[in-house]
Amino acid sequence: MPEQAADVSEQAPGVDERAASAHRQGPVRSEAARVAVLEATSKLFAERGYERLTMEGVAAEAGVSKQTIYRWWPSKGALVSDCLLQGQLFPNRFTVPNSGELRHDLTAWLSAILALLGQPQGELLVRSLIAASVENADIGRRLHESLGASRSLTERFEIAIADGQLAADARLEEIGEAIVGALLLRALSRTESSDDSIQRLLDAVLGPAQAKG
Amino acid sequence: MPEQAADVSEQAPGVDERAASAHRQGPVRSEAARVAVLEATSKLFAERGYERLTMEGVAAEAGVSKQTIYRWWPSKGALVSDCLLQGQLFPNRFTVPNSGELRHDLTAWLSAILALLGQPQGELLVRSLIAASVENADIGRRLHESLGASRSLTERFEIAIADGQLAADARLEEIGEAIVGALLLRALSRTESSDDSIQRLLDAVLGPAQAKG
Amino acid sequence: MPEQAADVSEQAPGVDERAASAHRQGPVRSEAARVAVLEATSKLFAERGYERLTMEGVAAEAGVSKQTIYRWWPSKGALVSDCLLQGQLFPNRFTVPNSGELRHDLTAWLSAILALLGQPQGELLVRSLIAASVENADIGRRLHESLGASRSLTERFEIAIADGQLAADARLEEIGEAIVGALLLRALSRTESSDDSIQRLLDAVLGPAQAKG
Amino acid sequence: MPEQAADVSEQAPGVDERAASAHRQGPVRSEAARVAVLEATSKLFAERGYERLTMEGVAAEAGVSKQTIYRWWPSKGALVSDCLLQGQLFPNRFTVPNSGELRHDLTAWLSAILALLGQPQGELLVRSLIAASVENADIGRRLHESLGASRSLTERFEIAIADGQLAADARLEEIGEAIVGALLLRALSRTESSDDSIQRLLDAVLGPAQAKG
DNA sequence: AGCTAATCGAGACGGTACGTCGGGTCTTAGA
DNA sequence: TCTAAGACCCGACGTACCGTCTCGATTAGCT
Repeated sequence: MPEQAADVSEQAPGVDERAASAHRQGPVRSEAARVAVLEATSKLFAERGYERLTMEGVAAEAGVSKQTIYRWWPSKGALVSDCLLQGQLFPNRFTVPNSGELRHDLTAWLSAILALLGQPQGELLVRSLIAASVENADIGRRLHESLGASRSLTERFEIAIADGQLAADARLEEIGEAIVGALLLRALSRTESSDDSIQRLLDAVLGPAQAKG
Repeated sequence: MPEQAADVSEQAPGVDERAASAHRQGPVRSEAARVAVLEATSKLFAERGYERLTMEGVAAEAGVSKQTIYRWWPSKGALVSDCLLQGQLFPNRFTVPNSGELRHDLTAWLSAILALLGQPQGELLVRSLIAASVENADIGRRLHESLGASRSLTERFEIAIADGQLAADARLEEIGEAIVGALLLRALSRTESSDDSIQRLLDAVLGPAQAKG
Repeated sequence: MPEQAADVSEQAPGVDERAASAHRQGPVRSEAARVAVLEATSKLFAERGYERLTMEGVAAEAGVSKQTIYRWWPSKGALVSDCLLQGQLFPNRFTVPNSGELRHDLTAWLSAILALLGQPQGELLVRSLIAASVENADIGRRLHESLGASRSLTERFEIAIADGQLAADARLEEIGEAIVGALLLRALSRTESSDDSIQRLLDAVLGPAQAKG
Repeated sequence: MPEQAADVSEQAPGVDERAASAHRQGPVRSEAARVAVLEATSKLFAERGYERLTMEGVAAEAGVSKQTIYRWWPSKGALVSDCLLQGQLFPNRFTVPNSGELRHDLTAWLSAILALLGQPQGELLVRSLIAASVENADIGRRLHESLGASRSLTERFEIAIADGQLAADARLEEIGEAIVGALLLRALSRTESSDDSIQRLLDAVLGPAQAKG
């Protein structure tokens, strides 16, 4: 991935740094190996979750030696984090639609997330991401950015303010955190989120649904 | 877990079941061992977190054999979960004060939680609980109960409704989840919660602070 | 091997020490595992030699976990040494025959040793023992005892002195060392020992063959 | 080893072969690199012994790439063997002095060898050479030549025969082998050779010291 | 001067084995 | 019958070297 490497300032481990580095003798990092490792990680993460993902499994799946993994990623957390950054584990950001009606859009957005959480491997994925966040600060930060404080969500809120559907002084970031945080809490406690409970959650953070008939 | 566990519906693993059981031959479960295990677990959990807590460490610290632990608790997760239930890891419920002013009381309550999160070992503790929740559904459920959906919080909300400080149709449970979920998300991403951000969070779920001035 | 353990003073690692130890709770070392490990070691040593013998191979062959090996033997050298002591690698002592004629007996004895050295796996065995001796002092000592300074050889010399076939002040131990050392040197340099060269070696240490015709 | 090695019968790997080669384009083997590798090998061999000598260590110490080593020497054994041949590891041959009295000269010669064996790093050196001989036939052969069957020793014996100090039919080569072999055997078993034991060894192979008083 | 071919350093690569750690099960002896 | 002690199998960890390979830079003879 030569092209986008340059414009990303905070590079995760495992990201190609050739462009930035001065000329150096010798062979260059094998792109094939890098990609194979990331793909193997994604695959095994999806299959087994974070805890049961093993470096040896990744190495075997990728057809790569363990040492090659450890050469570029210092730990399992860093590897998974890098995978996440590349959008290989998790849709990089769920885009919030814009139909003109905020509440409707948020419901659609949450439904998409819940559709993921609803399937067994989706729940595993999310819980695994949480586990990974616990071990690795980077992953946590990215999870936060991908969901709670995502640009997509904030932008939708800004439109809503312009529309008058949201108060001008609404706490955009905190509303996002509250919604996503509640979902995470439910994921942790294996509490299912029914459609009703989603509506109630939106009631809580947006105020009660108005003019419902 | 021994045979008499089956007929006891609500008991967590590790809870002393002597009272419930009928007459039986042989020595009875050693209370000293049970307590020693729980205390050792608390201590080591606080020191090292969930991941780096080892059953061997617990056994050694408690002066107990590993088998004695496994006889009564089926797994590490169950042991930690039990500890949590006993309130040995985590203040069982942060009681929400009642001064008459809801927002003030929630601020105080959140401050208490944040005081815990602020110290380094408090953060470790919370993240470890999250990690434990990932592995063990019971722990997740209890974490949920202790915090988001805690009786203490709900009761305080009910008082607020009676007082007129909260709308009668407010989504009590969801408000709690939203608040705690947001904190959890921040804990995962190592984002500090300033006093300001707490206020903004309360703004988001309770509506903006009224008549401030 | 309970019976002979008691009378061996200098116990090697891996030797059963139950008799000597005080009463202790808990399970006792698994005899089956011990034997399986030693047999696997012998087999693999014979097949692959010392250098290419691996602990993982031994564990797999013995159907034992690596940890069980490391629990009882601190290193590969110690394990092989123990095997040697048990006579599992190498006939514990080549007994020197006694036909009345010393030179004839020594020739027979050397022939037996050379027969072993002559076959490819015999050479490997001996060179591997040498390699093992380099790494592990115990093995060296036992190799020395089994061959150069072996009781069997010394006893045969003593008979020869009584018979008048050897001078009363002959340096028994050194003669043994000289013979075995010469063989060793040849093994190291891959020099074959012809029958002739054996005779010349005996000439060198016993004096020239008398009255040959 | 490059292609022109085939036509050179006696050359060891790593020996400079420029003179023998035909016209060829491109740069020629770097003498500096060759010398640096050999010196690094000597140094590390002395410090750590054969087993713990690593090619990577040699490359680093010599300031040379691994490939440069492997280009010229096919294996660790070959490299060490070459070092030995150059007399960099081991005095190429301990010359046997000639004072007119054979036994006296051999004692002096053995003392020199024992002086080396007596010091800890000398023992390591010898044991390492033995280990290297096990792995590499060339090294074994050279060890044999340098010591047991050394020209210097045989020549001294021939003088002794001329002097009448040794029987005309004495087995010169075997006597050398016996002496040196006994020393090796002792080195392997970590048995110290006292002055006395040296004399007894000479008694064994030369016949008892005559007219000692 | 340019071309060609082999050198050199650096070091990435797939492997194998190391020795350690921890999980959860099983066995024994004593209370 | 329960307990403490701890041996057992299993699987994963992260490290060390192996010997091969691939680069870019350099160098020396040949055209």
